[in-house]
Amino acid sequence: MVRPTMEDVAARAGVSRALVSLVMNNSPKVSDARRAAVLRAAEELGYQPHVMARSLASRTSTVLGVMVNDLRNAFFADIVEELDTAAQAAGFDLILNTGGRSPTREWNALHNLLSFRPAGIILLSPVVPASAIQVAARQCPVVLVSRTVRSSTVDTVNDDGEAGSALAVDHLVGLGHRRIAHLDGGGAAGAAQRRRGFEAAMRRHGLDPIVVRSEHTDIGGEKAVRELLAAYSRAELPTGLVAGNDFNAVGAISALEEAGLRVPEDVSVVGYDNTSLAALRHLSLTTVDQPRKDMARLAFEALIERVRGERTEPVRHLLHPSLVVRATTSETGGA
Amino acid sequence: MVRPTMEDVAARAGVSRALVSLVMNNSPKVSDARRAAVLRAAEELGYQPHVMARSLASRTSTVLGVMVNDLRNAFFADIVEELDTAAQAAGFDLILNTGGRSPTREWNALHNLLSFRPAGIILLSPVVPASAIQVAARQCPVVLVSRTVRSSTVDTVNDDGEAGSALAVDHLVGLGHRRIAHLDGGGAAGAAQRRRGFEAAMRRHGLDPIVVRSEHTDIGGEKAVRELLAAYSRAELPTGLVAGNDFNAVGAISALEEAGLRVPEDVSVVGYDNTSLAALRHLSLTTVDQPRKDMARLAFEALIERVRGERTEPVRHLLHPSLVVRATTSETGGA
DNA sequence: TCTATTGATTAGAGCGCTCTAATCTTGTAG
DNA sequence: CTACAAGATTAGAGCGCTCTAATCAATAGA
Repeated sequence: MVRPTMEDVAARAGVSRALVSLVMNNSPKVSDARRAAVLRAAEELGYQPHVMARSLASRTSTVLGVMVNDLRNAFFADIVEELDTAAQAAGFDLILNTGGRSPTREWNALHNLLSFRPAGIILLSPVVPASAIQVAARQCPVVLVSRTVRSSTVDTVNDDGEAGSALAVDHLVGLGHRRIAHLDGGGAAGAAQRRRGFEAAMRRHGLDPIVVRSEHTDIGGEKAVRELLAAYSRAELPTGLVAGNDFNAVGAISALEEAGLRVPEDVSVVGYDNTSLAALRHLSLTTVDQPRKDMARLAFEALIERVRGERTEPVRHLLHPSLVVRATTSETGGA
Repeated sequence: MVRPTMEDVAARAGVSRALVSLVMNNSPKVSDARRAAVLRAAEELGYQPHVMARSLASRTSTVLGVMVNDLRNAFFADIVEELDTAAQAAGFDLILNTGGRSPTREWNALHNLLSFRPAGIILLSPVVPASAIQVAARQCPVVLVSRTVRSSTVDTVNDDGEAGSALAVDHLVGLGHRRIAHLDGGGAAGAAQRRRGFEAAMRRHGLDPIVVRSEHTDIGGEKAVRELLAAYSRAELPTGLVAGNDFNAVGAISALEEAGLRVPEDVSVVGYDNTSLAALRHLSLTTVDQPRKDMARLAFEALIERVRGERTEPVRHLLHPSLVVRATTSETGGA
């Protein structure tokens, strides 16, 4: 388990350590003969530069810290995959962490990332207080995804939740729906914007926004629908539902079907996030798509710009979501 | 962005760098007075040890490399989350990678991990050839999850796919089913064992195993069922389906319902993996559960044992899956 | 022939830390 | 008052690399 060092390669190639270093970094000022000799020696010994030693000596880092709110959430998993692709292409390595959705654990996780003196950090929907983010931002560039913060040293990438909800409302209104309810995501990331967008869009159409408190889970969706069923007569029941996210929508659909209501014939349902779940033919859920790939790419680019010192002004990316129409929405009174 | 070093702390506390080092490592041989002084100085400066420098100097590493086949797959996301929890508790940091399911890219990714001189590496369902794994294993302990390899220096953690399929078959047979088909996962990880287990279990019951070639996707499940519908008369159609995984099962259910068949009244369906999908009330899929948490924990433990040099013999964990009975299976001829 | 000049190579200090061995303090026994 | 543990502290080398400045070789110009 003992690996060769640069010194070993130098000895075998009959050159100095410095020359090996130059070769390893593709310096142009090395003669072809020496370069070949060094490369061969390295090959024979199975030598590979030690990233940490390199980082220490060069006072630069190729490490990017990533803290994920919850990897189990496919949304974040997608983003991380995308980040990894971008990082590999640019020669960076990801070190990954989760904070278990607890501020305290996230704070520790953030500290761990920081202790690597990473080139930069990306936080995916963090729950730590803004002050903690500030602390991190003083040590290296920080980019936030699905979370905003007022700080001139931190870049943010978010989808426009208000616009997303508006998309859903417009779609339903366009199909003739007038009584539309929103299943609010409570304290979940982005839930507040989605609700605001819903209410604003409804008013814009001269309609009365109905909001039911829920959660971003399928169980939450079921409960919310049961409440609606209890609160409204069949004739007055909302014919359109804008769920907080896809899971929530699935729960809502279950409860509706359980109550003998058909989707979309009796009630249309729109989800949010366009998770792989929504795409399943079995569900075929109409939903709002957050451009995850773009979000990841923009977050990465913003970070790299800061890392390279190409920019000091903060950027606030607000991406436009789009509606993916599938089979859970139709005109009022049936398809 | 310039962070204080141990030297700065030492100067401020009026002690030597070595003493600061001792304090940072909780050495018992430091007087309380000095310890307090150092801690205060560190606090005031916002000092945090530099992990890479520490790693280099101590010739030990707290880095664990993790290469994931596909983070988008909830199964791996769950495992990574679990690994992260275990790692944090044990004072290790995860550096994460993906190979995009391409042997070449995986090989590069593996190299990147190796260049950190990690304490150990965990590969989740890698597609690189065994020889590449051998190369890695010569440099640090390696644990494989959802992949086997014949090597005395590599530990493996797998679920017993044969037993899992047998569980599904036994369940269906117990419900009175005689005509049971398996939707084979093709080249996907673990698919071969699942098929073998299915065939063996069927023969054990004196039944004829029907195997349809499919994929671990919902589209694959739909196609496979359509083939079955085309190949068998309604009266001879299998009444039980053992799908390759949950997605596959969902696709199968869609196709069945599309054809006017009810699940489970007409056909019972069993999935595999117990993803969050299966648990959705809307689907309520009977499925085989791989003990992901245990798998992650065992993989981590195996790795740490090797890292600590507590064991040199290889371990081959083969975990027992369990059946989660939900609503997609019932007695033949309807519930 | 001697000196620039350019390009190739190397010596050596230093990145931030750990760790061994040496040194400095005390307290205690003789 | 000396001797000596035992505990507390520090000097200094070194981890594997980078990078600046110095050295060396070879060619060109005067």
